[in-house]
Amino acid sequence: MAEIDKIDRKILSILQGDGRIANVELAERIGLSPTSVGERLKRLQRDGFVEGYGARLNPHRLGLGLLVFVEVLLDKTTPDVFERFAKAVQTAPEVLECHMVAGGFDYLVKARVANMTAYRRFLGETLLALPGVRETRTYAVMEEVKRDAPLPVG
Amino acid sequence: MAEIDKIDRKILSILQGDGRIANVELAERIGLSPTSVGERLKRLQRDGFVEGYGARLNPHRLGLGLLVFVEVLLDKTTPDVFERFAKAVQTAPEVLECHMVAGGFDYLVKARVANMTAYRRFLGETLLALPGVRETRTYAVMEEVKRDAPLPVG
DNA sequence: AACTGATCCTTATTTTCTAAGGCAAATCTG
DNA sequence: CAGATTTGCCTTAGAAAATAAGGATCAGTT
Repeated sequence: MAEIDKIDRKILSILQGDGRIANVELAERIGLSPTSVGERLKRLQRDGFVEGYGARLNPHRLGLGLLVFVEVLLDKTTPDVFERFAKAVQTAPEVLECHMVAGGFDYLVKARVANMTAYRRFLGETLLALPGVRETRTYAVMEEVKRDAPLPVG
Repeated sequence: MAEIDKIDRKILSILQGDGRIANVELAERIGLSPTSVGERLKRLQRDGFVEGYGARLNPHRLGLGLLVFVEVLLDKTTPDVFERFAKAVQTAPEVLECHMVAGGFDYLVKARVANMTAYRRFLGETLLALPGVRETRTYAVMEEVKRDAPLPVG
């Protein structure tokens, strides 16, 4: 059920780079018939290797020019801080990722906003408004050296 | 050329969530004919709003169970450190993202590896092997609270 | 008032997907 | 070890979707 061979990996790799490739062309590149590739892909989806497909949008083109990372420290004396913080983060559209980390702080938040003005608003009205947030450290991204690389499949 | 109306945003939003939706169904959801939606989409791609499509793979299913963030400080006395670091990062498959940030350190690296053993190897053989790397701070992710949320388009 | 460009439509052709059925090799089982 | 089952692949045919062509309408412009 969780077996995955070299052909499967190749399918995943190609699909990760071009999620809209026609099954016919994918089959050509793999060296199998379209039907076989289709069956493999169906299995890969059923078994949870492929979670979905999405268009990759250009954030700058959409007016989201500023990428920031925020380290968040919570006040552990407040009850339910973690649950409440996690829930609030889900509903904030600016937050693209949020991870609980081991180390000097509690959460690492990745967010995209239009500019510094928008960020100040987001920080004040969303992040700092949450109860239990003790401290935040903001790191504004000056240059995106590597962005959303594909997972190493092969 | 860079105009984008409400319909365009809806197209982008739907496509971001389901990049493989049939144009026919997309058109139904939008309320236009398939041809019109196709033309809009073509324009959105030509103008750089859509950069591509990709399958969303499950990293855990692929044996990449550990997500880490690494803060990297460079030794600015070494020449070309920034260029060399940036280039090395591109070729490392473990590195999913790398950003130059303003603040207490120089680069923030997001990487996925199988486990702590693999991470130690990556840290020693890839990151610390680079000339000019003065200090690194590793933050292992314990829980992924929010993962790869769609960009706020609407 | 005529032109231009943008946006949308319908229609017809080509391409792709999908489901059905079959073959052969590998694997399981008594 | 022989028979049965499963697995993975194939071809084929009908259904669905993408694409290209041609035309109508409307807003802004000369």
